[in-house]
Amino acid sequence: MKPLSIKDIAKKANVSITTVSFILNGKAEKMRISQDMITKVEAIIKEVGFRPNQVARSLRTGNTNTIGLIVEDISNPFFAAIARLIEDKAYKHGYKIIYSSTENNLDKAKGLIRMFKSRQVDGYIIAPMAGMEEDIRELLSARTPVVVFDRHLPGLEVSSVLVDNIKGTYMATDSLIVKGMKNIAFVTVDVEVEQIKDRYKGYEQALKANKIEINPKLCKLISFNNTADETTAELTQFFTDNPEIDAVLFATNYLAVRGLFSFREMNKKLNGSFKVIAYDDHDIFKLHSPTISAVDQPIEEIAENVINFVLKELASVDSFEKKELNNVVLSSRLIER
Amino acid sequence: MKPLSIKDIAKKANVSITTVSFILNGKAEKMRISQDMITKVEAIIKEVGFRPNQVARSLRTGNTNTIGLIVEDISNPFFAAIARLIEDKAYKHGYKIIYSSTENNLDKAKGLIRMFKSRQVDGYIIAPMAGMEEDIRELLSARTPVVVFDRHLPGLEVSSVLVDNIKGTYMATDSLIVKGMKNIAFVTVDVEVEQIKDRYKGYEQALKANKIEINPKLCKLISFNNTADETTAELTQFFTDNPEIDAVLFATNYLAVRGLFSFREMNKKLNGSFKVIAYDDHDIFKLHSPTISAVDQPIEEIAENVINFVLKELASVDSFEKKELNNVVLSSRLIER
DNA sequence: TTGAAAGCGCTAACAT
DNA sequence: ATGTTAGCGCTTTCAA
Repeated sequence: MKPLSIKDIAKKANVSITTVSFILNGKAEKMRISQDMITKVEAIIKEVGFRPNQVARSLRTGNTNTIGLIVEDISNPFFAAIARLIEDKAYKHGYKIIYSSTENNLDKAKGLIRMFKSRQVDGYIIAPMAGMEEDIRELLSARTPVVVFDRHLPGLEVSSVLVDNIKGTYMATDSLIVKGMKNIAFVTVDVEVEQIKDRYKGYEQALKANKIEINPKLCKLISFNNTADETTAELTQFFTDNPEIDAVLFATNYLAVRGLFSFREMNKKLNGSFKVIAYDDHDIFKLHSPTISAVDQPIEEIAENVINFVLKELASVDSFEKKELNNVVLSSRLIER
Repeated sequence: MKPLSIKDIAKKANVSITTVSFILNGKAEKMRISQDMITKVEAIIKEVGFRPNQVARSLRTGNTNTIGLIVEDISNPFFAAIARLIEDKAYKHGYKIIYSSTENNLDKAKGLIRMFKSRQVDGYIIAPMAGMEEDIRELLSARTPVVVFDRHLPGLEVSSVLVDNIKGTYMATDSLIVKGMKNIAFVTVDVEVEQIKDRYKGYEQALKANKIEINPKLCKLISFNNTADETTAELTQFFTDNPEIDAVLFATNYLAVRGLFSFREMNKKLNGSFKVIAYDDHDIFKLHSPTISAVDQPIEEIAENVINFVLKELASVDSFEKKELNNVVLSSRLIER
C-alpha cells in the first residue's frame, strides 16, 4: 500500500495539513498551536509511523539535506577512512552523504558534479583533480557550499582542508639524509595535482638544502592507470637499473605497498643501508619486517575540519553575510620506525 | 541565478513544456514530434546546459534512481572494495549509491532504513545485522527491491549473495590439521550474524570430522566495540595464557591484523610450529614475513551478483510478474602461503 | 503533432 | 490558533 501522506494524518486528526506541517517542523510553538493539538497529532504520527516524504519536501524547500562527496577512489584506505568519519558526523547533523569515485577520470568527475547538481545536493566535499576548476567555480558562483580537501587547484578561491605536503616529504627526505643516505629515490604517480607535485617539491628542497644534487634518474613516475602488478614490475625494473639507490621515498601509500612487493620479489633487504619511507601510514608498515617509516596524515583532523567547514557554510547559505572562506593547512608527522 | 527549468526551455523554443518533456525523455518518437522540433529543442537544451531537476522528477514519478547501501563499516577494506565496485556498476546504469555505516548499532541501522525510505530510494543493498528482520520484511512487502549480501538473517525470504562461510573455515581448519597442528585456536567477534556463526561451524565440523575434541578454551570471542588496541591486548593475553596453541584461525581480516600485532609484541615466531590463517585476504598477509595464509572471498563476484540482482529487481518492479528471489552462494578459496 | 492542465507531497504566505 | 491555497518542476492523460 501507498505510504501515508500528511493529508492522511490531517484527516485522522481532524485538522488541516498546515497544522500537521507546523508540528512536523517544530514550528508549532511559534505558531501558537495548542499543546493539546500538538500532543494529539504527535501521537497519531507516532502511532502510524508517518514520515514525511523528503522528496516532496526537497522540491518545496530547495534543500535535500544531502552532501555530495567526490573522491578519486573510495576503496583507497585513506579516502575510505575519511568517508566513514565524514558520513558519521554528517549523519549526526541530519545530512546524508552521496558519493562517487572519479577514478581519476575527468569526464566522470565533471559528470558527477552535473549529476549531483541535478539532484540538488546542498553542498559538496571534493578531493579535486586538475580540470575541475571551471565546474567548481560555477558551483561557487551559485553560492553553493564547497569544501575541497587533500588536493588544491591553483587559482581557485574555495574553502579547503589541506596537509602541508611539502613539509611532509621535506622532513622525510631530510631524515634520510641525516642517516647518511646518498642516493635517495623518489617514486611518485603521474596525477597532475598540486598535492603530488608538492610532495616532489619537499623532496627537492630537502636535497637542495643539504647541497645534494638532484639526479632525475632517481625520480620514478608511475602511471595512475597501471594495474597493481604493472606497478610492481616497473618498480622492480627501476631498482634493478639503479642499484646505487640506498633509500626511497614513496609519494603515496599504495605505491609504497607496491614497492614492498617489488623488494620481496627482488629479495632486497631493507636495513640500515637501504631505507624506505612511505607517504600515508598503513597497518602494513607497522607489521612489515622490518617496520617501515611513514609520513602520517591526520585523518581525523582532516575529516573533522572538512565537515565543520561544510556545515558552517551550509548554515550561512541563506544569510546575507558575505560567505567567508575557511582554509586550513594541517601538518603531517614523520613516524620513524 | 536560479537554474533553468523546463518552462524556460519551452519558452525559448516557443513550444509547450509537454513537448520539451517528451523530447527529454526520449518519447519524442512515440509521440511523433517532428524531427525539426526535436533538433531545435535539443539544440537549445545543449546550448544552455539544461538538466532537468531530478527532485521534481522523482516526486512525480516516484523513483529517485538511487540505491541505498547499508554496511557495517564502509572503511573496512572488504566493504570499501565492494562499495566501489557496486557504485561503479550502478553509475553505469544511471543509479547513484547513497550509503551509510551501521557501526553494528541496531538503532542506527533501523534509522537508516527509515531515512532511506523517506528519501524514496528505489532499492536497497544491505549487509544486515541481527534485529533488522522486521524492517527488511516491511520493505519486501512494499515490493521494494532488496538484496542482502555477506550475511543472511534466518527466516527472511530475500534475494541474497552469500559466501559459503562454513566451507571456508572448514577448508582452513582442515589444512591445519593435515599439517599436524593439534591445538587450533579460533578467534572471532561477538557480532550475532549467521555468517560469523557459520565460520565457527566450519571450524567445529573440521575438528569433529578429524576426531579432534573441541576445546572451548581455544575459542576466543572479541567484542566488536573494542578499540584496535584493546583487541591486541586481549589477544596477547589469550595467547600467553594458552601456550599450547600451535595454530590460529581468525574469523575476520581485521582480527587477524590485530593478531599479527600481538605476535609481534610477544615476539612470537610464526613458523612450522605455529601457523596462522586469516579470513578475507589482504595485502598485509602477502607482505608479512612470513606470509600468512587466508581464506579469500570473491569480492568482484559478490559485487557483480549484488548489482545484477538489484538491477533485475528494479527492472521488474512495476511489471506484474510475481517477483522471483535471486539467491547465490559463492565459494571462497583457501590461499595457502 | 502539439498543448492545457492535473497532480505528486509538502511548506509557508496569507486569510480567517 | 487554525485553515486555504499557491506553487516547487516535472510527467502524463486527455483534448484539440
